[in-house]
This record gives sequence, C-alpha cells and structure tokens, in this order.
Amino acid sequence: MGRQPCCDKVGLKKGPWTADEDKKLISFILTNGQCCWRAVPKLAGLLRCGKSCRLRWTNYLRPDLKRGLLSEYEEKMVIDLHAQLGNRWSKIASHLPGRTDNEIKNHWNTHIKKKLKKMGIDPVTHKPLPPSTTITADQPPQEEQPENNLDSDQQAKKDPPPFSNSVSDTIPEIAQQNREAETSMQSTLTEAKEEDDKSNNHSQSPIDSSTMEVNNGFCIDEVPLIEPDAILVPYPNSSSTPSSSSSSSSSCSYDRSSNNYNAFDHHQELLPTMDCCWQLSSSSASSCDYYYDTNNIIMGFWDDDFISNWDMLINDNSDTNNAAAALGVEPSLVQYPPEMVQLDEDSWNFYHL
DNA sequence: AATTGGTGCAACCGCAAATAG
DNA sequence: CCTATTTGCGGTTGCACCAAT
Repeated sequence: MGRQPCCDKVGLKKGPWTADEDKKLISFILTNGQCCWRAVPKLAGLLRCGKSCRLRWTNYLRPDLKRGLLSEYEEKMVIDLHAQLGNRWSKIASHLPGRTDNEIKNHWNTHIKKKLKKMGIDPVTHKPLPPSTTITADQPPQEEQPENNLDSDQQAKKDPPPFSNSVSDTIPEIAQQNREAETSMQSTLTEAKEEDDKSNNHSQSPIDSSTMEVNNGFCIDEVPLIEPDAILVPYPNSSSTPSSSSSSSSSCSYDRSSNNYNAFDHHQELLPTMDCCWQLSSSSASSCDYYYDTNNIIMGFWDDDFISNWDMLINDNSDTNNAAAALGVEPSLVQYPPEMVQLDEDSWNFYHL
C-alpha cells in the first residue's frame, strides 16, 4: 500500500497565491496561530493544500522575514556555512534571521554559485577549481563535467565539504574584506557546526572546544544571534504604504519586478486586530539588541527613548516618520512591534489563548 | 516594435524525519 | 514496537520579467 497523498488534490488550487488568499491565510494565522497545517486550508477557507499554506507562510507571509537581496555579510555567511554544512539550507537559514531556506537556496543557485565559479572556487568543495575550469571574465563558462552520475549539489549533500575548507581559508582576500565581521561570525559558524554535529550524534567534533567557548572574548552563548523581535521589517517603498488603497483590492497587485505587491500591505491592513498584542512591555525589551535595515546590520540599544518611540510607532501611524527619525532609522522601514514580529509559538499561545 | 534567450524567484513535488495513536 | 499521519526539507519546475538582437 502506497503512502497517502498529503491532501486530497482534487479541486485544490495551485500556482501563485492571490492577495485575497494571502489575506485569508494571514488573518487565520494571526487569529489562531500556527497549528496543524493540514487543517488550516479548511478552517481558513482556502482551496489549498496545507503544505502549500505552510510554505506560503514560512517563505513569504511571515512578518519577521527580511526581504531584498542578501547583503555582502549575509552572502559570506552563507558561503561559509555552506562550506561546513553543505546543501542543508534550513540549517544555513537558521543562522540568518529573517531569511528562509528557499530564499538562500535560490540565491545560492542564481548568484553565489556563479560568483564562486568566476572566482575560481568550486561551489561544492569550496576549493580552488583546477586552472582549466576556472572561469574568467573573457572566457565563457565551460559545461559542467558530471562526476559519478551526481551533479555538484547532490555531491554536496552526499559529502559535505570538511569544516576547515571554508572559502575564507581558500581565498584569503575574502576573509580580509570582512575582517570586522569575522570574529562574531566565526562564533556563529562554530556554533553551527557544533549544532550540526550534535544533531548528527557525532561524538567527536573536529572543532577545538576552546574556540567554541570564547572567540576573542566574544562568546556566542552570551550574545545570541539576532532575535526576530529585533528585526525592522523594510517596507517596500513609500508609494505602497498601508494608506494606499490600491493594494487592498481583491485583485492581485503583485509586481514581481519591484516587489510592490507585498504581504506587508496585508499585515498592515490587519494590524488593528492585533492592537491588544502590541503594547510594548518594557520587560520584553532587552537592554541591548540588534536591528536591521535592508542592507546593513546595525547594532543598537533598546533604551527608554527607543521604547517610547516604539510606542509612538505602534500607536500613531501618522507619527511614523518622526518616530523613525527619533530612532535614527529610515522612515521607509516599517517597524513591526516585537510581539508582532516575534511569531514563535509561545508568543502565539500567550496572546491568542 | 517584435522576438528570443537568459535570469530570478515563488511554488510544487517527493522523500525523510518526527510525532501520534 | 508498529503503523499512520503530519511536518519539514531539498531538488526541481514554471513563468514573469528584462535585456539583447
């Protein structure tokens, strides 16, 4: 007896999601939280398979997602993590807050792979390519040579490159360019490998335990990775602010080229229903945190001014620009309150039960 | 202006792992 | 422990966009 399909596919809609479907899904999850994806489509009134709903939510609708191209820093992190973890995209994504495995995978396949090849690095092994296969600017790329009936990605999955072969080791100038970020990132990467080893029940880690504990006085255990609640969600642009009513029509206003159709519009429309959840509790703000803009990671502090300005942002949209200015961030960034952005299961349960 | 080929990304598919009964 | 079901992951595809011709 074969495995049953995950859902009854008869009569289910496939293909791109419409704004209306997005609204339904967002509304449902904001009201009920993430639970039992199989039941979601029925309860939310969607003609979609639960899997499709989960994917849409995790890859596109989640408010803590960071949109836009990966920054240089993120790209380097992806390369280094890939050097250690192979094609384990979800693991890699877990170290890049606001990024999804799908996004990273796509970015790897469309950008980074090519970049590395151009630089003469094998994107699979992260080692220098033999001179004959190195792609130069005035030399067209050669056809990939299939090896052992496995394409390079399959090979990567089957046999992830050894820990020590990060691109930083291979191409010193890359490490040089990112020297400032290196220390903290090494901690992250070490942690990534450590976690991976743990999950694979590897009793012996190739990493010296001393590097795990302290890295130039910076310990990853003491200063955790950027939490979702510290991410400022970039708003696409001023012409598509929540007040613009065009995006609220039932037709899909999705503009692929500019990302102008954006689920953020719909979050904004739904925001009033979440008022009760948005009062920023001072106890929820750590004394020091990080926040993002689209291209840079900025470290900042959640001081009293910051918190009061948060309140301003939350409670009075008309003051958004002033508050953003007071916080020293771009007004084009739309700030979701931490409780809104931090959509972990506990938050959902706390607010919705 | 029309056509074509390349590119990027959202979404689908199938398998594997995790969980429930 | 076994089986059924659900969830998560990685590979792949389809299609819209865009630049080149």
